[in-house]
Amino acid sequence: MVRTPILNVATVRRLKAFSWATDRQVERLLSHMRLQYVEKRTVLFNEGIPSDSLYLLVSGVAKLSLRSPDDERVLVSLVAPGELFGITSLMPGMHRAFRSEAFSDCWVGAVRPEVFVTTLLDCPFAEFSAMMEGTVGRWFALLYRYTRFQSSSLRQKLALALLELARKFGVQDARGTLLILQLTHEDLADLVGASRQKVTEHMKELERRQVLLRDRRKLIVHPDRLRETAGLPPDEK
Amino acid sequence: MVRTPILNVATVRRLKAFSWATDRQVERLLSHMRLQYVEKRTVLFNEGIPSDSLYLLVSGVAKLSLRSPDDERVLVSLVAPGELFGITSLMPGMHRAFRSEAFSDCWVGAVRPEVFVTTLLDCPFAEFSAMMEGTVGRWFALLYRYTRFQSSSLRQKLALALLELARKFGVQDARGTLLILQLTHEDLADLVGASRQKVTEHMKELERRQVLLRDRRKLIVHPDRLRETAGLPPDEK
DNA sequence: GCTTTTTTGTCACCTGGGTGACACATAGAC
DNA sequence: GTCTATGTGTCACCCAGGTGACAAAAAAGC
Repeated sequence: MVRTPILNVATVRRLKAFSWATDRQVERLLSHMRLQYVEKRTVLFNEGIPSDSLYLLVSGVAKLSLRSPDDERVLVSLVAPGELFGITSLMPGMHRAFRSEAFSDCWVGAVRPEVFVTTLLDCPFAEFSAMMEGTVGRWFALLYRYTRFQSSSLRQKLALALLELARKFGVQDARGTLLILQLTHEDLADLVGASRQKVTEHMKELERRQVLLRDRRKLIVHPDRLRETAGLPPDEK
Repeated sequence: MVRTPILNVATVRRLKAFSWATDRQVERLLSHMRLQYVEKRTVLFNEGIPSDSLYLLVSGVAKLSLRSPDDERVLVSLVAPGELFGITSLMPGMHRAFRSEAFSDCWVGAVRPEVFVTTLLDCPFAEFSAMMEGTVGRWFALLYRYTRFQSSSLRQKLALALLELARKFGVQDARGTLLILQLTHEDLADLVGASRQKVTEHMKELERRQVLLRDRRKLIVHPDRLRETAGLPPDEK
Protein backbone atom coordinates (compact mmCIF):
# COMPACT_ATOMS: atom_id res chain seq x y z
CA MET A 1 0.00 0.00 0.00
CA VAL A 2 1.40 3.31 -1.07
CA ARG A 3 0.82 6.40 1.02
CA THR A 4 0.24 9.66 -0.80
CA PRO A 5 2.99 12.05 0.25
CA ILE A 6 2.03 15.33 1.84
CA LEU A 7 3.08 18.32 -0.16
CA ASN A 8 2.78 21.36 1.99
CA VAL A 9 4.13 24.82 1.46
CA ALA A 10 6.92 24.47 3.98
CA THR A 11 8.23 21.27 2.39
CA VAL A 12 8.23 22.70 -1.08
CA ARG A 13 9.88 25.94 -0.07
CA ARG A 14 12.78 23.93 1.26
CA LEU A 15 13.53 22.77 -2.30
CA LYS A 16 16.23 24.68 -4.10
CA ALA A 17 13.99 25.31 -7.08
CA PHE A 18 11.49 27.28 -4.98
CA SER A 19 13.54 28.74 -2.16
CA TRP A 20 13.08 32.23 -3.54
CA ALA A 21 9.30 32.05 -3.96
CA THR A 22 6.77 33.43 -1.48
CA ASP A 23 4.37 31.28 0.53
CA ARG A 24 1.45 32.54 -1.47
CA GLN A 25 3.06 31.67 -4.77
CA VAL A 26 3.92 28.16 -3.66
CA GLU A 27 0.45 27.72 -2.26
CA ARG A 28 -1.17 28.68 -5.52
CA LEU A 29 1.21 26.48 -7.46
CA LEU A 30 0.44 23.47 -5.28
CA SER A 31 -3.27 23.94 -5.73
CA HIS A 32 -2.74 23.54 -9.47
CA MET A 33 -0.44 20.56 -9.24
CA ARG A 34 -1.69 17.09 -10.11
CA LEU A 35 0.13 14.53 -8.01
CA GLN A 36 0.59 11.07 -9.45
CA TYR A 37 2.22 7.81 -8.51
CA VAL A 38 4.42 6.32 -11.21
CA GLU A 39 5.62 2.76 -10.97
CA LYS A 40 9.19 1.80 -11.80
CA ARG A 41 9.83 1.45 -15.54
CA THR A 42 6.64 3.34 -16.48
CA VAL A 43 7.13 5.89 -19.23
CA LEU A 44 5.99 9.39 -18.30
CA PHE A 45 6.55 10.91 -21.72
CA ASN A 46 8.29 9.92 -24.91
CA GLU A 47 10.68 11.83 -27.11
CA GLY A 48 9.08 13.74 -29.94
CA ILE A 49 5.64 14.27 -28.46
CA PRO A 50 4.35 17.80 -27.77
CA SER A 51 5.19 18.96 -24.28
CA ASP A 52 2.41 20.46 -22.24
CA SER A 53 3.41 19.75 -18.65
CA LEU A 54 6.21 20.65 -16.34
CA TYR A 55 7.08 18.06 -13.70
CA LEU A 56 8.36 18.16 -10.17
CA LEU A 57 9.87 14.96 -8.87
CA VAL A 58 8.54 14.57 -5.35
CA SER A 59 10.15 11.27 -4.44
CA GLY A 60 11.97 8.45 -6.16
CA VAL A 61 14.32 8.69 -9.12
CA ALA A 62 13.36 9.50 -12.70
CA LYS A 63 15.40 8.81 -15.79
CA LEU A 64 15.85 10.78 -18.99
CA SER A 65 17.00 8.83 -21.99
CA LEU A 66 16.90 8.69 -25.74
CA ARG A 67 17.04 6.09 -28.41
CA SER A 68 19.86 6.47 -30.90
CA PRO A 69 19.65 5.53 -34.61
CA ASP A 70 21.17 2.12 -33.99
CA ASP A 71 18.63 1.63 -31.27
CA GLU A 72 20.98 1.93 -28.35
CA ARG A 73 19.62 3.62 -25.28
CA VAL A 74 21.47 6.63 -24.08
CA LEU A 75 20.93 7.49 -20.44
CA VAL A 76 21.03 11.26 -20.45
CA SER A 77 20.42 11.98 -16.82
CA LEU A 78 18.93 10.78 -13.57
CA VAL A 79 16.56 13.18 -11.86
CA ALA A 80 16.73 13.59 -8.08
CA PRO A 81 13.81 14.39 -5.78
CA GLY A 82 13.08 18.11 -5.69
CA GLU A 83 14.15 18.71 -9.27
CA LEU A 84 11.98 20.06 -12.03
CA PHE A 85 12.01 18.23 -15.33
CA GLY A 86 10.23 18.28 -18.66
CA ILE A 87 11.62 21.74 -19.27
CA THR A 88 10.89 21.73 -23.00
CA SER A 89 7.36 22.69 -22.00
CA LEU A 90 8.71 26.16 -21.19
CA MET A 91 9.62 26.79 -24.80
CA PRO A 92 6.99 27.54 -27.43
CA GLY A 93 5.87 24.56 -29.46
CA MET A 94 8.88 22.49 -28.48
CA HIS A 95 8.57 18.74 -28.41
CA ARG A 96 10.05 16.46 -25.80
CA ALA A 97 13.76 16.06 -26.41
CA PHE A 98 14.11 12.96 -24.24
CA ARG A 99 12.02 10.12 -22.98
CA SER A 100 11.30 10.10 -19.30
CA GLU A 101 10.55 7.05 -17.26
CA ALA A 102 10.48 6.11 -13.61
CA PHE A 103 13.83 4.64 -12.54
CA SER A 104 12.27 3.64 -9.25
CA ASP A 105 8.72 4.03 -7.99
CA CYS A 106 8.05 7.77 -7.97
CA TRP A 107 5.68 10.46 -6.87
CA VAL A 108 5.48 13.15 -9.50
CA GLY A 109 3.68 16.50 -9.54
CA ALA A 110 2.58 17.98 -12.85
CA VAL A 111 1.71 21.60 -13.62
CA ARG A 112 0.85 23.41 -16.79
CA PRO A 113 3.82 25.58 -17.73
CA GLU A 114 1.59 28.67 -18.06
CA VAL A 115 0.48 28.29 -14.47
CA PHE A 116 4.04 27.77 -13.34
CA VAL A 117 5.34 30.91 -15.01
CA THR A 118 2.48 33.25 -14.29
CA THR A 119 2.34 32.18 -10.66
CA LEU A 120 6.01 32.51 -9.91
CA LEU A 121 7.05 35.30 -12.19
CA ASP A 122 3.94 37.26 -12.87
CA CYS A 123 4.65 37.94 -16.52
CA PRO A 124 2.86 36.63 -19.63
CA PHE A 125 3.78 33.07 -20.51
CA ALA A 126 4.11 33.79 -24.22
CA GLU A 127 6.76 36.42 -23.62
CA PHE A 128 8.63 34.36 -21.09
CA SER A 129 8.74 31.37 -23.34
CA ALA A 130 9.83 33.38 -26.37
CA MET A 131 12.60 34.78 -24.22
CA MET A 132 13.65 31.30 -23.15
CA GLU A 133 13.79 30.18 -26.73
CA GLY A 134 15.90 33.13 -27.82
CA THR A 135 18.37 32.66 -25.00
CA VAL A 136 18.66 29.05 -23.89
CA GLY A 137 17.09 27.45 -26.96
CA ARG A 138 20.47 27.28 -28.57
CA TRP A 139 21.95 25.54 -25.56
CA PHE A 140 19.28 22.97 -25.85
CA ALA A 141 20.16 22.26 -29.44
CA LEU A 142 23.73 21.78 -28.34
CA LEU A 143 22.80 19.39 -25.59
CA TYR A 144 20.76 17.48 -28.10
CA ARG A 145 23.69 17.17 -30.46
CA TYR A 146 26.03 16.02 -27.72
CA THR A 147 23.65 13.37 -26.46
CA ARG A 148 23.41 12.06 -30.02
CA PHE A 149 27.19 12.05 -30.31
CA GLN A 150 27.31 9.60 -27.44
CA SER A 151 26.48 6.60 -29.57
CA SER A 152 27.65 7.72 -33.00
CA SER A 153 30.53 6.84 -35.25
CA LEU A 154 32.85 9.59 -36.38
CA ARG A 155 31.09 9.75 -39.73
CA GLN A 156 27.75 10.29 -38.03
CA LYS A 157 29.18 12.92 -35.71
CA LEU A 158 30.56 14.81 -38.67
CA ALA A 159 27.19 14.68 -40.40
CA LEU A 160 25.46 15.97 -37.27
CA ALA A 161 27.94 18.80 -36.87
CA LEU A 162 27.64 19.81 -40.51
CA LEU A 163 23.85 19.80 -40.24
CA GLU A 164 24.04 22.20 -37.34
CA LEU A 165 26.43 24.41 -39.26
CA ALA A 166 24.15 24.32 -42.30
CA ARG A 167 21.24 25.47 -40.17
CA LYS A 168 23.25 28.36 -38.78
CA PHE A 169 25.48 29.38 -41.63
CA GLY A 170 23.88 27.90 -44.70
CA VAL A 171 22.52 29.82 -47.67
CA GLN A 172 20.69 28.24 -50.57
CA ASP A 173 22.73 27.67 -53.68
CA ALA A 174 22.06 25.99 -57.02
CA ARG A 175 24.21 23.07 -55.91
CA GLY A 176 22.89 22.75 -52.35
CA THR A 177 23.40 24.61 -49.08
CA LEU A 178 26.50 26.78 -49.09
CA LEU A 179 28.24 27.32 -45.75
CA ILE A 180 29.41 30.91 -45.56
CA LEU A 181 32.33 30.00 -43.36
CA GLN A 182 35.99 29.21 -43.78
CA LEU A 183 36.34 25.93 -41.91
CA THR A 184 39.49 23.88 -41.81
CA HIS A 185 39.45 20.17 -41.17
CA GLU A 186 41.08 20.94 -37.87
CA ASP A 187 38.12 23.11 -36.83
CA LEU A 188 35.76 20.27 -37.68
CA ALA A 189 37.94 17.85 -35.77
CA ASP A 190 37.76 20.06 -32.67
CA LEU A 191 34.01 20.27 -33.09
CA VAL A 192 33.44 16.52 -33.17
CA GLY A 193 36.30 15.58 -30.89
CA ALA A 194 38.36 13.64 -33.40
CA SER A 195 41.76 13.80 -35.04
CA ARG A 196 42.37 15.99 -38.02
CA GLN A 197 43.52 13.08 -40.17
CA LYS A 198 40.39 11.01 -39.72
CA VAL A 199 38.23 14.02 -40.43
CA THR A 200 40.09 14.49 -43.71
CA GLU A 201 39.46 10.87 -44.62
CA HIS A 202 35.76 11.02 -43.84
CA MET A 203 35.29 14.34 -45.60
CA LYS A 204 36.84 12.84 -48.73
CA GLU A 205 34.49 9.91 -48.44
CA LEU A 206 31.47 12.18 -48.02
CA GLU A 207 32.56 14.07 -51.14
CA ARG A 208 32.84 10.81 -53.03
CA ARG A 209 29.33 9.92 -51.93
CA GLN A 210 28.02 13.29 -53.07
CA VAL A 211 26.86 14.22 -49.61
CA LEU A 212 28.86 17.42 -49.97
CA LEU A 213 31.22 19.16 -52.33
CA ARG A 214 33.84 21.86 -52.11
CA ASP A 215 34.35 25.03 -54.03
CA ARG A 216 37.82 26.22 -53.02
CA ARG A 217 37.53 26.34 -49.24
CA LYS A 218 33.77 26.72 -49.07
CA LEU A 219 31.57 23.75 -48.34
CA ILE A 220 28.32 22.99 -50.09
CA VAL A 221 26.27 20.38 -48.29
CA HIS A 222 23.14 18.36 -48.97
CA PRO A 223 21.12 18.46 -45.74
CA ASP A 224 18.89 15.53 -46.59
CA ARG A 225 21.83 13.28 -47.41
CA LEU A 226 23.55 14.47 -44.27
CA ARG A 227 20.51 13.48 -42.24
CA GLU A 228 20.68 10.10 -43.85
CA THR A 229 24.34 9.54 -43.04
CA ALA A 230 23.73 10.80 -39.52
CA GLY A 231 21.03 8.19 -39.11
CA LEU A 232 18.28 10.75 -38.53
CA PRO A 233 14.73 10.44 -39.87
CA PRO A 234 14.30 12.25 -43.23
CA ASP A 235 13.59 15.83 -42.11
CA GLU A 236 10.64 16.80 -39.96
CA LYS A 237 10.89 20.57 -40.32
CA MET B 1 39.19 50.79 -42.30
CA VAL B 2 36.25 49.28 -40.49
CA ARG B 3 32.82 50.83 -40.72
CA THR B 4 30.64 50.77 -37.62
CA PRO B 5 27.48 48.87 -38.48
CA ILE B 6 24.14 50.56 -38.08
CA LEU B 7 21.93 48.89 -35.52
CA ASN B 8 18.46 50.25 -35.91
CA VAL B 9 15.24 48.97 -34.48
CA ALA B 10 14.01 47.50 -37.73
CA THR B 11 17.19 45.50 -38.27
CA VAL B 12 17.16 44.08 -34.79
CA ARG B 13 13.51 43.17 -34.85
CA ARG B 14 14.18 41.03 -37.87
CA LEU B 15 16.36 38.76 -35.71
CA LYS B 16 14.70 35.66 -34.39
CA ALA B 17 15.72 36.44 -30.84
CA PHE B 18 13.74 39.69 -30.83
CA SER B 19 10.92 39.10 -33.31
CA TRP B 20 8.38 39.11 -30.51
CA ALA B 21 9.53 42.34 -28.84
CA THR B 22 7.95 45.73 -29.37
CA ASP B 23 9.67 48.65 -31.07
CA ARG B 24 9.92 50.51 -27.79
CA GLN B 25 11.56 47.60 -26.04
CA VAL B 26 14.13 47.13 -28.76
CA GLU B 27 14.79 50.85 -28.83
CA ARG B 28 15.48 50.96 -25.14
CA LEU B 29 17.64 47.87 -25.34
CA LEU B 30 19.74 49.35 -28.12
CA SER B 31 20.28 52.53 -26.18
CA HIS B 32 21.92 50.43 -23.45
CA MET B 33 24.03 48.31 -25.75
CA ARG B 34 27.75 48.89 -26.02
CA LEU B 35 28.90 48.02 -29.49
CA GLN B 36 32.47 46.81 -29.94
CA TYR B 37 34.69 45.58 -32.70
CA VAL B 38 36.54 42.36 -31.94
CA GLU B 39 39.39 41.21 -34.10
CA LYS B 40 39.78 37.60 -35.14
CA ARG B 41 41.31 35.40 -32.43
CA THR B 42 40.65 37.95 -29.68
CA VAL B 43 39.23 36.45 -26.51
CA LEU B 44 36.00 38.06 -25.37
CA PHE B 45 35.74 36.16 -22.11
CA ASN B 46 37.41 33.17 -20.53
CA GLU B 47 35.95 30.17 -18.78
CA GLY B 48 35.61 30.51 -15.06
CA ILE B 49 35.37 34.27 -14.78
CA PRO B 50 32.22 35.91 -13.37
CA SER B 51 29.71 36.70 -16.08
CA ASP B 52 28.23 40.16 -16.10
CA SER B 53 27.34 40.76 -19.72
CA LEU B 54 25.06 39.26 -22.29
CA TYR B 55 26.24 39.50 -25.89
CA LEU B 56 24.58 39.86 -29.24
CA LEU B 57 26.67 38.89 -32.22
CA VAL B 58 26.02 41.58 -34.80
CA SER B 59 28.31 40.37 -37.56
CA GLY B 60 31.08 37.84 -38.01
CA VAL B 61 31.42 34.46 -36.33
CA ALA B 62 32.20 33.83 -32.68
CA LYS B 63 33.49 30.63 -31.17
CA LEU B 64 32.78 28.95 -27.85
CA SER B 65 35.39 26.52 -26.64
CA LEU B 66 36.91 24.99 -23.57
CA ARG B 67 40.23 23.59 -22.54
CA SER B 68 40.16 19.99 -21.39
CA PRO B 69 42.43 18.53 -18.66
CA ASP B 70 44.95 17.26 -21.20
CA ASP B 71 44.94 20.70 -22.70
CA GLU B 72 43.07 19.86 -25.84
CA ARG B 73 40.72 22.49 -27.13
CA VAL B 74 37.13 21.47 -27.51
CA LEU B 75 35.15 23.58 -29.95
CA VAL B 76 31.74 23.68 -28.36
CA SER B 77 29.88 25.81 -30.84
CA LEU B 78 30.12 28.48 -33.47
CA VAL B 79 27.85 31.48 -32.99
CA ALA B 80 26.08 32.97 -35.99
CA PRO B 81 25.16 36.65 -36.46
CA GLY B 82 21.92 37.52 -34.70
CA GLU B 83 22.45 35.05 -31.89
CA LEU B 84 22.72 35.87 -28.22
CA PHE B 85 25.58 34.36 -26.28
CA GLY B 86 27.15 34.53 -22.87
CA ILE B 87 23.93 33.20 -21.39
CA THR B 88 25.46 32.25 -18.06
CA SER B 89 25.02 35.93 -17.18
CA LEU B 90 21.30 35.22 -16.87
CA MET B 91 21.84 32.88 -13.94
CA PRO B 92 22.71 34.16 -10.49
CA GLY B 93 26.40 34.17 -9.68
CA MET B 94 27.23 31.76 -12.45
CA HIS B 95 30.67 31.88 -13.99
CA ARG B 96 31.42 31.55 -17.67
CA ALA B 97 31.19 27.93 -18.73
CA PHE B 98 33.13 28.39 -21.94
CA ARG B 99 35.69 30.65 -23.42
CA SER B 100 34.52 32.89 -26.20
CA GLU B 101 36.71 34.28 -28.91
CA ALA B 102 36.24 35.85 -32.30
CA PHE B 103 36.43 33.23 -35.03
CA SER B 104 36.47 35.99 -37.60
CA ASP B 105 36.46 39.75 -37.16
CA CYS B 106 33.22 40.54 -35.35
CA TRP B 107 30.94 43.29 -34.23
CA VAL B 108 29.48 42.47 -30.86
CA GLY B 109 26.89 44.25 -28.75
CA ALA B 110 27.01 43.90 -24.96
CA VAL B 111 24.20 44.55 -22.47
CA ARG B 112 23.91 44.06 -18.78
CA PRO B 113 21.65 41.08 -18.16
CA GLU B 114 19.46 43.09 -15.77
CA VAL B 115 18.74 45.62 -18.49
CA PHE B 116 18.00 42.86 -20.94
CA VAL B 117 15.51 41.12 -18.71
CA THR B 118 13.75 44.13 -17.27
CA THR B 119 13.44 45.75 -20.67
CA LEU B 120 12.04 42.77 -22.50
CA LEU B 121 10.12 41.02 -19.80
CA ASP B 122 9.29 43.65 -17.27
CA CYS B 123 9.87 41.49 -14.23
CA PRO B 124 12.59 41.71 -11.54
CA PHE B 125 15.91 40.31 -12.67
CA ALA B 126 16.55 38.45 -9.42
CA GLU B 127 13.37 36.45 -9.77
CA PHE B 128 13.87 35.74 -13.43
CA SER B 129 17.37 34.52 -12.89
CA ALA B 130 16.43 32.34 -9.92
CA MET B 131 13.77 30.83 -12.12
CA MET B 132 16.27 30.18 -14.88
CA GLU B 133 18.58 28.47 -12.45
CA GLY B 134 15.82 26.25 -11.07
CA THR B 135 14.66 25.20 -14.51
CA VAL B 136 17.45 25.22 -17.07
CA GLY B 137 20.38 25.25 -14.66
CA ARG B 138 20.40 21.50 -14.62
CA TRP B 139 20.53 21.36 -18.39
CA PHE B 140 23.54 23.53 -18.25
CA ALA B 141 25.29 21.16 -15.93
CA LEU B 142 24.52 18.38 -18.35
CA LEU B 143 25.88 20.29 -21.30
CA TYR B 144 28.98 20.95 -19.29
CA ARG B 145 29.47 17.26 -18.56
CA TYR B 146 28.96 16.29 -22.18
CA THR B 147 31.41 18.84 -23.48
CA ARG B 148 33.97 17.46 -21.03
CA PHE B 149 33.23 13.94 -22.17
CA GLN B 150 34.35 14.92 -25.62
CA SER B 151 38.04 14.60 -24.87
CA SER B 152 38.02 12.13 -21.99
CA SER B 153 38.98 8.52 -21.57
CA LEU B 154 36.40 6.09 -20.28
CA ARG B 155 37.92 6.27 -16.81
CA GLN B 156 37.55 10.05 -16.76
CA LYS B 157 34.00 9.88 -18.06
CA LEU B 158 33.09 7.47 -15.30
CA ALA B 159 34.60 9.77 -12.70
CA LEU B 160 32.67 12.74 -14.12
CA ALA B 161 29.41 10.82 -14.12
CA LEU B 162 29.92 9.60 -10.57
CA LEU B 163 30.69 13.13 -9.43
CA GLU B 164 27.40 14.32 -10.86
CA LEU B 165 25.58 11.47 -9.17
CA ALA B 166 27.31 12.24 -5.88
CA ARG B 167 26.12 15.84 -6.10
CA LYS B 168 22.56 14.74 -6.74
CA PHE B 169 22.20 11.57 -4.75
CA GLY B 170 25.02 11.65 -2.26
CA VAL B 171 24.70 11.72 1.52
CA GLN B 172 27.63 12.09 3.89
CA ASP B 173 28.84 8.88 5.47
CA ALA B 174 31.75 8.00 7.73
CA ARG B 175 33.49 6.35 4.79
CA GLY B 176 32.75 9.02 2.16
CA THR B 177 29.73 10.06 0.10
CA LEU B 178 27.10 7.36 -0.08
CA LEU B 179 24.97 7.23 -3.22
CA ILE B 180 21.42 6.40 -2.25
CA LEU B 181 20.75 4.69 -5.53
CA GLN B 182 20.79 1.14 -6.84
CA LEU B 183 22.97 1.48 -9.91
CA THR B 184 24.06 -1.45 -12.03
CA HIS B 185 27.16 -1.33 -14.14
CA GLU B 186 24.89 -1.36 -17.13
CA ASP B 187 23.22 1.86 -15.98
CA LEU B 188 26.62 3.47 -15.64
CA ALA B 189 27.60 2.16 -19.06
CA ASP B 190 24.51 3.78 -20.62
CA LEU B 191 25.32 7.00 -18.81
CA VAL B 192 28.85 7.29 -20.17
CA GLY B 193 28.22 5.59 -23.50
CA ALA B 194 30.41 2.57 -22.98
CA SER B 195 30.09 -1.20 -22.77
CA ARG B 196 29.08 -2.89 -19.56
CA GLN B 197 32.25 -5.01 -19.47
CA LYS B 198 34.66 -2.10 -19.62
CA VAL B 199 32.70 -0.27 -16.94
CA THR B 200 33.08 -3.31 -14.71
CA GLU B 201 36.82 -3.31 -15.31
CA HIS B 202 37.25 0.36 -14.55
CA MET B 203 35.02 0.22 -11.48
CA LYS B 204 37.17 -2.58 -10.11
CA GLU B 205 40.23 -0.50 -10.79
CA LEU B 206 38.72 2.54 -9.05
CA GLU B 207 37.94 0.33 -6.06
CA ARG B 208 41.51 -0.90 -6.00
CA ARG B 209 42.71 2.69 -6.04
CA GLN B 210 40.39 3.57 -3.16
CA VAL B 211 38.53 6.14 -5.19
CA LEU B 212 35.32 4.35 -4.24
CA LEU B 213 34.11 1.31 -2.39
CA ARG B 214 31.02 -0.81 -2.37
CA ASP B 215 28.76 -1.93 0.40
CA ARG B 216 26.54 -4.58 -1.16
CA ARG B 217 25.07 -2.71 -4.10
CA LYS B 218 25.50 0.79 -2.73
CA LEU B 219 28.39 2.94 -3.83
CA ILE B 220 30.46 5.10 -1.54
CA VAL B 221 32.60 7.56 -3.40
CA HIS B 222 35.37 10.00 -2.59
CA PRO B 223 34.53 13.20 -4.48
CA ASP B 224 38.00 14.71 -4.22
CA ARG B 225 39.67 11.58 -5.58
CA LEU B 226 37.05 11.42 -8.29
CA ARG B 227 37.86 14.99 -9.30
CA GLU B 228 41.46 13.97 -9.49
CA THR B 229 40.84 10.96 -11.72
CA ALA B 230 38.52 13.07 -13.88
CA GLY B 231 41.34 15.55 -14.34
CA LEU B 232 39.43 18.41 -12.73
CA PRO B 233 41.01 21.05 -10.49
CA PRO B 234 40.71 20.13 -6.76
CA ASP B 235 37.24 21.43 -5.94
CA GLU B 236 36.27 25.07 -6.18
CA LYS B 237 32.95 24.94 -4.34
C1' DG C 1 56.05 36.79 -59.75
C1' DC C 2 58.37 34.02 -55.56
C1' DT C 3 58.56 32.46 -50.67
C1' DT C 4 56.56 31.03 -46.49
C1' DT C 5 52.85 29.25 -43.97
C1' DT C 6 48.78 26.84 -43.58
C1' DT C 7 45.91 23.20 -45.04
C1' DT C 8 45.03 18.73 -47.15
C1' DG C 9 45.81 13.94 -48.34
C1' DT C 10 47.71 9.40 -47.30
C1' DC C 11 50.48 6.38 -45.35
C1' DA C 12 51.89 2.55 -41.47
C1' DC C 13 51.41 1.48 -36.87
C1' DC C 14 49.31 1.36 -32.13
C1' DT C 15 45.71 1.21 -28.56
C1' DG C 16 41.33 1.95 -26.04
C1' DG C 17 37.44 0.19 -25.90
C1' DG C 18 33.63 -2.88 -28.27
C1' DT C 19 31.91 -7.90 -28.66
C1' DG C 20 30.71 -12.54 -27.43
C1' DA C 21 31.08 -16.04 -24.32
C1' DC C 22 30.86 -18.08 -19.98
C1' DA C 23 31.52 -18.85 -14.82
C1' DC C 24 30.31 -17.02 -10.60
C1' DA C 25 27.77 -14.18 -7.17
C1' DT C 26 23.73 -12.03 -5.40
C1' DA C 27 19.12 -10.99 -4.64
C1' DG C 28 14.32 -11.61 -5.08
C1' DA C 29 10.41 -14.78 -5.35
C1' DC C 30 8.02 -18.30 -3.29
C1' DG D 1 15.37 -22.80 2.60
C1' DT D 2 15.55 -23.50 -2.94
C1' DC D 3 14.99 -21.69 -7.54
C1' DT D 4 15.48 -18.29 -10.92
C1' DA D 5 16.64 -13.62 -12.30
C1' DT D 6 19.66 -10.44 -12.73
C1' DG D 7 24.21 -8.55 -11.85
C1' DT D 8 29.45 -9.05 -11.84
C1' DG D 9 34.09 -10.50 -13.15
C1' DT D 10 37.26 -11.96 -16.70
C1' DC D 11 38.58 -13.86 -20.66
C1' DA D 12 40.31 -13.69 -26.03
C1' DC D 13 39.64 -11.29 -30.16
C1' DC D 14 38.64 -7.35 -33.29
C1' DC D 15 38.20 -2.68 -35.09
C1' DA D 16 37.48 2.40 -35.17
C1' DG D 17 39.98 5.88 -34.57
C1' DG D 18 44.44 8.09 -32.50
C1' DT D 19 49.47 9.24 -33.66
C1' DG D 20 53.48 10.53 -36.20
C1' DA D 21 55.49 11.43 -40.36
C1' DC D 22 55.81 13.42 -44.70
C1' DA D 23 54.50 14.98 -49.46
C1' DA D 24 51.44 17.76 -52.21
C1' DA D 25 48.46 21.64 -52.70
C1' DA D 26 46.50 26.11 -51.46
C1' DA D 27 46.69 30.56 -49.39
C1' DA D 28 48.95 34.50 -47.71
C1' DG D 29 52.82 37.64 -47.62
C1' DC D 30 55.64 40.64 -49.95
